[in-house]
Order: sequence, then structure tokens, then C-alpha cells
Amino acid sequence: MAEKDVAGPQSPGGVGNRRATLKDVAQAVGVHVSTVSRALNPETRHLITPQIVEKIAEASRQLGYQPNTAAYSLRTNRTRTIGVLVPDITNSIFPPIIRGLEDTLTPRGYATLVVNTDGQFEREVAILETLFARGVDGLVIASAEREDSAIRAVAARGTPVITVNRRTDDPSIASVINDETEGVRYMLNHLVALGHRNIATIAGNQALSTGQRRYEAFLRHAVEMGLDVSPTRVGFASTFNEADGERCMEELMARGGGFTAVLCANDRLAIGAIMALRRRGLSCPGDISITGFNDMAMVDRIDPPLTTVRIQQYRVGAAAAELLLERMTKRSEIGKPQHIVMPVELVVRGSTAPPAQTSGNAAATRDLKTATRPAKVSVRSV
Amino acid sequence: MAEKDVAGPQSPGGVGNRRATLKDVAQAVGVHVSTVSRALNPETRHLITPQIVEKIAEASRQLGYQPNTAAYSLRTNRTRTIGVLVPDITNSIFPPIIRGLEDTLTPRGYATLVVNTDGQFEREVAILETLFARGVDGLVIASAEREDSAIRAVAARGTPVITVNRRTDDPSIASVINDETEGVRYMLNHLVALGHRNIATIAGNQALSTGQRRYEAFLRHAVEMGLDVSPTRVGFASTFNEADGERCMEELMARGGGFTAVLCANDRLAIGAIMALRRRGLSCPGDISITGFNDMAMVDRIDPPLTTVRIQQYRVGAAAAELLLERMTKRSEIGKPQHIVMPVELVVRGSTAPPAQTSGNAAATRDLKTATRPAKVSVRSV
DNA sequence: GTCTCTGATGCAATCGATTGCAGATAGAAT
DNA sequence: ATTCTATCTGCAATCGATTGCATCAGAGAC
Repeated sequence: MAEKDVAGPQSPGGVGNRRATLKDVAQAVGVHVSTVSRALNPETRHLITPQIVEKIAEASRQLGYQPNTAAYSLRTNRTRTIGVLVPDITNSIFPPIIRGLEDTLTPRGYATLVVNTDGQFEREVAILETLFARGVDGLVIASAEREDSAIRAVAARGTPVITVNRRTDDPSIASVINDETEGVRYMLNHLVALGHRNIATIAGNQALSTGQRRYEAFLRHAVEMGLDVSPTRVGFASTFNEADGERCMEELMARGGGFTAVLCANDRLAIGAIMALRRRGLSCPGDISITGFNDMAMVDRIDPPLTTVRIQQYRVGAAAAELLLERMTKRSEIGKPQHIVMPVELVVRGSTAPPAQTSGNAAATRDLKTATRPAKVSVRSV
Repeated sequence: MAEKDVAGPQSPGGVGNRRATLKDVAQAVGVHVSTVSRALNPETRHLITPQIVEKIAEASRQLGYQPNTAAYSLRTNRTRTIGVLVPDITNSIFPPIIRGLEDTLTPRGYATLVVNTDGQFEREVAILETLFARGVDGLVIASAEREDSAIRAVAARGTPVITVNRRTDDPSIASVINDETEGVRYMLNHLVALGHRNIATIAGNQALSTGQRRYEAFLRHAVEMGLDVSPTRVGFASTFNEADGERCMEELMARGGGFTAVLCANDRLAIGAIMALRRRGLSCPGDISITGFNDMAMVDRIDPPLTTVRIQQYRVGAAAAELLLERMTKRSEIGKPQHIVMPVELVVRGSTAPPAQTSGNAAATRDLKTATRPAKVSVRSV
């Protein structure tokens, strides 16, 4: 509660109220601006006599010299700024990613310009135009669609770009994503281990890599496990939100049901699905088990706490930042495809339980569980 | 699902692969760069013959001309960039505020540089230094403490600054905050109307205006309503998070209890308090009612759905942006104090109920309710 | 003692836009 | 026809840093 106090060098030197420039430092020391410039730049410092470097460092400290970013950018054509495109910062899956990016980029001298696309392509194009006008050095795109001509245009322009959380179908666009396939496999394993045999799914938007990969994984692994994957047990969401989850769940139930669990392509769809159930007077997990994906903030506290797949949002952001930095320095690698897939983790909570009718067929359950590789499981206390 | 396609002007004109400059446009039209500059600037356009303006507009469109931000900034000393300081973007109360800011600033040509302070003063100082080096035109600070010398230093420097969601004690620093006092009053009214007479509180950090104002309002209105406000019924959190809420609740209960409701200074403290209750085997609202503040995302879906005070996060951000823009243009007003207080709204959900022992003393309840002004109430479906 | 070489510093152009001032051109006034 | 305005356009300086090249001084070689 003590007062915060700062003795910052607000306008220390003697250069009026103006911010000190290279020229001021040069004058103070009695050398040329170019000498100061070189002395202050670690790359060129070796060209200057150590004693002079010391004097310059001292004077620049004294005057509170801060390089003028605009002048630097104008001359070097670099802004030390990274553009970050997210669908909507309000969607709580993105802030941790953004922090991962920032915490990695800031210490390296980069600032991030975060903008929201709201999933609208025209907005994305307009935003990219603005970002280019501001001369961003690189781009991190969390709003990528599988076929995304805007991103291809960016890449063609030669700007380092990387997608995060999602991928494009074009393999030449670098990316950092989560292991959707394994995540779905873990979840199916879990449901089957509980005794479920009739599992429906609410798939996400198939124009997004997350939606497509999770759905594909569902089909593949369900078939592998010998489950029935009839099309009547599949609902397609277009928006990855609660309303669409609700709608899809209604649809699935209207088609007759017969399933005991629903694997949803993300947490928000799952939340919507649970709401739809409730409205029908059914309970989760009593009547039907519901699972999510992402492990968004707070889904451990909702009712019921959601069984889901935890993705490493922060680390995905951090990894993307590293990768982008690398590609910005070694510009030779720009063309090379580069993809990182981060491991995920199953988180079992309260929204899944053994199916109602199958009263403890423990033996069969055990068998099926050991037939497939065990998933890495962690249970969070609620 | 159709492929996104863009016919953007990636490198239209004939100027190699370089981005077009004023000079290129000037050459294309056959005029001087200064003429182009004036023709493209709405402020100075009237100086140029309409036909030439038209030709210049056409040529610049043709060449895909985009002004160079660095050159503009260097010359004008303005960056069209606003620095935004938040404690932690991961805390879901801030993203809506940020969107409010961005949605208002972007159409006006401003970009926002969002940075996280993590509530650490040294970080805040360092960040401000970076932001100044980047030459931000203004600052929006969501991480203000009541006594904040860093903000005072900024203001003294002449940079337009405005705090949002919180205020400093210094009235000369403009701000946009929520009506904490009314919010607390609504909530006390609600609890009293339910029949509660013994109400404890978990106050927030008193170094922050939110914590201080909400606590002060609690004291004032509780006394006004004739409630007992003994110090044993007050817990002070230092961090506004779940862990501290839990700790404070433990403390309150350890001191003997005797209360039937706890008014928490924000939603996260409330969530922590509910967890502490559960651990003791008590239920909310069965044994004790708990209330929050802010109406964070998802608190309508937790168990139990939280009764809280809804603040207008997005509109607070938007209002702050408007106010800042105003103060940036009319620099005369910089010294003038200016404060906006946004109305709040009571949201009654499942975490509050009549006290267990007071089995329906409806008459007394009714009386007390009408004795105080009724609050604007909205009930969100869960 | 002169010459060469090397290392340190200075010079000046440059990045792309803005803007005060000067010059030019047109039309109006005489 | 000449002068005077009023518009419009061009000139050139400027913002602050970076960087290729020139210069200069001193050390070392002969």
C-alpha cells in the first residue's frame, strides 16, 4: 500500500524539454553523431575506442537518450513490431496465446500489434493492409482458415509469417498447432474405457484446421476402435460457439439419439450441448456424457466441470514467437515449411461418466481400455 | 467453406517490387511530391486544383500507395499509436475493455500497443519507458494504483493519459470507471431483501480504487441500513484472485462466522470463497450466500451461477478511447480533470438465497426492500 | 626517415513524408 | 496593355538515425 515512487529520468540532461537525440549526445561528448551511433550499437561497438564508448555510454545515460524509433525504422526499414491476428481477443482461448507471444517477443525488443478479425475475411484483408502500412516485421496469425489466400499473399510478399493454433492447408506456411489427433484419441479412449459404445460428435467448422483435424481423428479412431460412426451421429457447427453447440445437440437428439456420449470439437460447443441437454430435462453426465477440447479458463468450474483436452496455449504462443524470430533473422528459411505440433493432455472431470444403461460392465471396459494405448491423464481438483 | 480469395494490390504499379512512395506517385502524375502530399491529405486538399487531386488519387490507387508510417512519424512526431497497460490480458475482465478501446481507436487510424504489467510497479515503469521510446501519442492505463507516481510522471511529461476501470487518487488524471458505490448498494439491498442481516465482506486490495471504493461503499451503506459491520466480518484480499478469496473466507469462518452472506469485492474472490465453503462441507447458497462483482465471462455458468454486479467492460473501454481522443486533439484540456462513471447493474443468479435460519420472514424482508431505493435488476437465464 | 598499412573517426547521403516560403500563372482591375 | 491579386504548385529544409566511403593519425616496416 506504500506509494509507488519512481526516480525515472524524465528530462534529465540539459536539452530543454526535448528528448535527447544522437546529436545531443555527440555534442556532449565532442564526437560525431556517427561515432555515437556506432558506440551505442553492440554490432558496431568494436569499431570505436573503448574509452570513447564509455564516455558516450555515460553521456547518453546522463541525457536519458532513447533512440527515435521512427528514424530507425525509416532508415532501416524495420519496425521491431509484430502483427498478431486473432479472431477475437474476448474468446478466452486467445489471451494466453498472446501472452506467450508477448513474453517471448518483448525481451527481444519487439512489440506486438494485436488486432481482431472477428473471423471475417474482409476485415482480415483490411487489417493486413493496415499492418503493412505500419511496416510490421512479421506476422502471427491465429485466425487462419485452411484455404487462406490473404496469408498466401502475405507470404508471397516476403513477410515472415506463422500461423498459430490453426494451420493452412498450404504446407509452406509455418505453423505451431496442438496435437488434435492425439487429443481426440485420448478422449475416445476415455469414453470407451467408461463403457460408451455409441458416441456422437459435434464437429467444428471444417474450413478451419482445428475443426477438420479433430473430426477426421474422430472418424479414424472411432473406426479403429470398432465404433459405429453413422452420419446421423455427427453434427457440424459452423461457429465454434455455445449457440451452435446447442443447435447441433438439438439436431442430434432430434435424429433419434441412441448415443450415450458426445465428443465436441471444443469447450464452447460442449457448453452449448450441455445447455441443450438441460433444456430437454436431461442431465450430464447422468444421461449423456459430454466432452470438450481446449481446456479454456473456467471450464473446471462450470456445472458439471468439463472433461476436456488441455492444450498448451501459452507455450504454443511462445513457440510461435521463437519460430518467427528465427525466420526473421535467417531469411533464407522463409520458404522452408516448418511445423510444430504441441502435445496435449486429457483432463477428466465431471462431465463424463459410465453410460446409464451399461451398469458396470467392468470387464469389457477394462479390455477395451488396454487394447488401445493409454492416454496421459491428469485430473484437476475441482 | 469456399476458398477465401483476394485480389489485393500486392505490387500493382510499375515501381519494381518496392512499395510506392509519394515520389512515385508524383512522377506518375508529373507533379511535385509536395503537391501529392497535399492532395492526399484531406486537411490540405483544398489547396490543390480538383482535377489534379483526382489524377493524384487515381495514380496513388493504381500504384497501391500507402504512406510510410515511419516517415510520417519522424516528421510530425506523431505515431497514431496508443499504449495500453493492463495487469494481465489473461484476466478475462480486460479483453472486453481492450476491444472497446480498439474498436473505437482503429477506425480513427490509431493502433494500440497492449502490454501486461502483472501488477508489478517496476514492470510498469520499464514498459512506460519502452512505450515512450516508441513515441505513443497517448496512454490508457488499466493497471493504475491509487498512488501511482509513474502515471503522474507521464502526465507531467505532457502525454495524454487516462485510466480505465480504476482511478488514481490524483483527480487531475482523467478516468473512466464503474459505479462501484451503486453496485455495492444494489447488492446489499438484494441481500437484505432476501432476509440477510449478518453480512460479511471480502474486500479487495485497498491500494486500488476498485478495492477501496467497494469497501467504503460497503461500510457506508451497511451502516445506513442498520447492519452490523464489526471488523471480524471483514477480510482483506491483496490480490483479487481465487486463492486470496479462499484464504479470506477461511479466515472469516475461523473467526467464528455468524454471518449468512458474504459480499466479495470481485468475482474471482467470490469463486475462491465458494471453494473454501465447499471444502468445509458447506453449500452456497444453502448455508451461505456469496456475491461477486464484475460479471466476468462464464460466471453465469459456474456452480452455483454467481449473483454479481455487471459492469460495462466494453463500453468503459470505448468511452475511455473517446475521452482520450478528445484530449489528444484539444491539448488545452490536458490539465482539466475529467471523470466518467459508468452505471452498473445487479445480476441475480443462484449464489444468493434467503438465509437458512430465517425461514421466510417475508414481511420484514418486504419492508426493508422498499425502505431502500430499488436497484435496476436483470436476471440472466442460465 | 619515409612509406605503408591499419584502425578509428568524420563526412555526407539516405530513408519518405511534411510544410513554410517563394515563385508562377491565371484572371481581374485599371 | 500593364499591374495586381489570388490561387496554385514547386523548392528545399527538416525530422533522427544508419552506413559506405573518405580521411587521418599513429604504428610498424624497410
